[in-house]
Amino acid sequence: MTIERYNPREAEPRWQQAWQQAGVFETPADDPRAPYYVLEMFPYPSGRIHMGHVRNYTMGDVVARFKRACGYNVMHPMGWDAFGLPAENAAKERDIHPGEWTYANIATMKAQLKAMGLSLDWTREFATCDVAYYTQQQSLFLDMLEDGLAYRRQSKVNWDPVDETVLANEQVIEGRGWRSGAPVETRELTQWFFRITAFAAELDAALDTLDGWPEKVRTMQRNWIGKSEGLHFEFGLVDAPEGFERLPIFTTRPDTMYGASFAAIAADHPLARKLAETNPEVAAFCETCRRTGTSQEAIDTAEKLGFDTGIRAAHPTDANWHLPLYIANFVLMDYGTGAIVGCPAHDQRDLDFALKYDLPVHDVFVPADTGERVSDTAFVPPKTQTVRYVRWAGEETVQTCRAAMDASLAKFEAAGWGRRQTQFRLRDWGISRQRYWGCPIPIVHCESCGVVPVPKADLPIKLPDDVTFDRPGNPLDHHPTWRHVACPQCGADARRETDTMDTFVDSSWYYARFVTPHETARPVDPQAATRWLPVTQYIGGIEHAILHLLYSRFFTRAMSRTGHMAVDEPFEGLFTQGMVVHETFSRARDGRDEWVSPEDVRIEDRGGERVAFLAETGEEIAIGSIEKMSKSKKNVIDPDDIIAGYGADTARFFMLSDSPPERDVIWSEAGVEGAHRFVQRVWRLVGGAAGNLSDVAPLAASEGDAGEISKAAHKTLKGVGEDFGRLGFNKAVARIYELVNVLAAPLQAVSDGTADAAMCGACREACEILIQMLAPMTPHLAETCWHALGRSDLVAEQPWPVFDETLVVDSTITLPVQINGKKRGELAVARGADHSHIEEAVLSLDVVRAALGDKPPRKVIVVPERIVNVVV
RNA sequence: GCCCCCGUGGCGGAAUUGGUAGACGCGCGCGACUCAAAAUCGCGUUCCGCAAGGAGUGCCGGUUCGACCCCGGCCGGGGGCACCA
Repeated sequence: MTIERYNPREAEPRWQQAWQQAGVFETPADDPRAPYYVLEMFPYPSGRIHMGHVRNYTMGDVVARFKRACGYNVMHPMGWDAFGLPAENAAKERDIHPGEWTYANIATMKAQLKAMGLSLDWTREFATCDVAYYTQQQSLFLDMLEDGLAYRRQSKVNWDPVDETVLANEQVIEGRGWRSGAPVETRELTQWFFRITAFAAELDAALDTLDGWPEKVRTMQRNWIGKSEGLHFEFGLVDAPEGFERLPIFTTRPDTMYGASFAAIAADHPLARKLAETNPEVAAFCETCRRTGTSQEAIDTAEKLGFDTGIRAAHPTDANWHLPLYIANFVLMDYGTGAIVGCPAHDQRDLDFALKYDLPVHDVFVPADTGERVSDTAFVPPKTQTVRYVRWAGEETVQTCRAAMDASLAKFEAAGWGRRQTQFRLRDWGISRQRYWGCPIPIVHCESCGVVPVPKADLPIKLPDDVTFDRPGNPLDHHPTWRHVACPQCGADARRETDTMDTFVDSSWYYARFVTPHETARPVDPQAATRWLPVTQYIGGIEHAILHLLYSRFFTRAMSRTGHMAVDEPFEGLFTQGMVVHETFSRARDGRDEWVSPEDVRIEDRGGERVAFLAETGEEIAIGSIEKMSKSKKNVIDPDDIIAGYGADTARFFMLSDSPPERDVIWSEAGVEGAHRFVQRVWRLVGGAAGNLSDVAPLAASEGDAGEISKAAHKTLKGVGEDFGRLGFNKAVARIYELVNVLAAPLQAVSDGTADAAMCGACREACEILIQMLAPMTPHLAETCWHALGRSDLVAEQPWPVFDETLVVDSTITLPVQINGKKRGELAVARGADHSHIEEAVLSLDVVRAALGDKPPRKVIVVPERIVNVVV
């Protein structure tokens, strides 16, 4: 019997409509089943979806469909992270309003997502630029302000003096503005901050409870929060200006205090500012430091520079021991007290500085074995390693740094030279942005009343639509009327805050809003939010490991503290998926390399080597490195082309095959074709046999050929269920391939009418299992096959099948036999055979006898149901 | 510069987390079907070697009966670094 090819173009829209009509993916509020909240990081509406989105949303969809089948009340919403810089860039470049551009992109991308057949509850959709959403965000801001979690202070920004604009770090290229090319300056502005440091200790400690997160993400967050125990002390300053006689310092290495050779303060330290007032040289130096920019990377990689203030710092242990006091460009005002003590022997940065300024290097400890002294590489062993302390708070001793740090702290405290202190590296979160396309900060500045919060009754503060981008700077600032407003307190003329919020604020609570997306009276319904949160499984890119996830953890706490819900953590399970990358192609053009889109490239095989040609002209071009898909390198594959050509199921299946989901995946046309062949193969086999199976009752067999089929099906079912639970999609795919290989011949026999009743029953059951396992990954194909088997209901509504325990265990197992750790033979034994029986059988094997000769074995290691190793 | 991760055949990857390295897929080779091609099906495919056998998980060293897996040191690639999202 021949069968028509599976036609996804016809089948996919049909099933998508069927699901929608049945409302299978909508989450009822009053459902008694256990809730399961699956969420993928919502996209920025950049224009079109890319393969990274396809991968991310396919993974989430498999989880959602699988958990739904497992009996959970699944919530799987989608929305748009819609504020941000690109919309303003589009406005400038193409004279289109940011809102218009954004909503047009959303429409396009929504249609693309719909074509993927995702099991999303679209009734919950919103965009963060919707007035309804940012109104509630303004309300949250006011609550946080009232609670002391929002405040204003001075802080630095990158300033482009030519464009007269604040620049984002990514807009600063090698110290210059990306458009103007002018050297970037830093400016101090009064800006709004969220007091995330109020939760520093809690955010750190609670990491231990996040069992459902990858260890690497927890480690990154722990390092970012940077909790450290150390010594707080003060230097007495000699020849310092009045009021600066004491200099507070925090050091994490009290054990190295006797190796100090200088002290240094940040260019923004109050003392440095004081000195700059009267000393032009100091002022000039501080200005140089500020030009480095605001990014940590720029500060760390800049040449270490210092300026000797002439002031001397008296060591706390000995008032006569004076250290020079420098202003240094690598000291940060934001961390600790903005001042450090330098110990060159045991810190590379301090050593570089000491060598540059000819300062002494005192070894505090030396390697316990060699006793080697420091020359041009600082000696920084792990704190758990034992070393010989030669110059510290006690006798010469061999001990770990950890022990010496504890002992030093105790000694300093006892002597009254300082005290123990816990310090965090985490800084407060600056949220002010001098931009138009963001959530307005609901504040009014009044001459007489000062900073006045907008009363909640006056919300929302809407963005004005009539803005222009032909002038530099923030359009809200030079809008003719928007900023002028009466003071909510005294009624006098006042002006609005024109800064908008960092877009990270928008994405810090959207997961909570999805629970009750249409609430108008408040950000979230506290009871519903508390019931649905935390998100059961959150899926997104590893690039968000620190900022987005940490800000969300802070927001959950802030919202709980201000009474919006009672939730500790936003995301119970976290999965970070890898990127979709593609090879790049380029050709030389006018002496420069020009990127070529893969669509214009033809690949040929030349003696086993891949060679690329420009399809149109036949010109040979270069195959470049494999990189993250980006428009600038033209290595982008449009998902629409794949879906139009092969169907959504093929695209989905390919995204789940082969590469482990946490790792990057390389896009290749060959891989897509492989996935598509599989889709067709399943249809050919199941669809072909369906006619002879539609009247057969599914029945597992335990004996004979039919038994082999049922065993394979149930073993696969067990494995795939475990794989889906762990998001191990590539392994599930491999298992299903194996099962299909096993089913191929029997299904052909059913098709040919040569299969007996037992075989037909087993095949019918195996097909149903196969279809249900495929359903989360290739849902349209699954429905088509299901229907062909004579079922009139939807796979999407079927409960997950249960495997039969007796079919998944084998009665005999094959043990590999090693001699000295190398596999030399095999031994078939009954499951549960006892140790001595196995040992006896192994020793009588020919290979073992030959290896032993006439000597007895030194040792025989039997690992039950695993392996046997004979040591000779 | 700092923090985190990754490295296995021609390619994507698997290995029950210290127990048979290379499952499954792609590619390639051979064969079947076909007038022919496509599609499909079957067999083979880590490397060296005719073979017996030997080598082998980025490199060097260590622990162990046994190491892709644990430890130390290097090399290469990626992510993040607080205003890209």
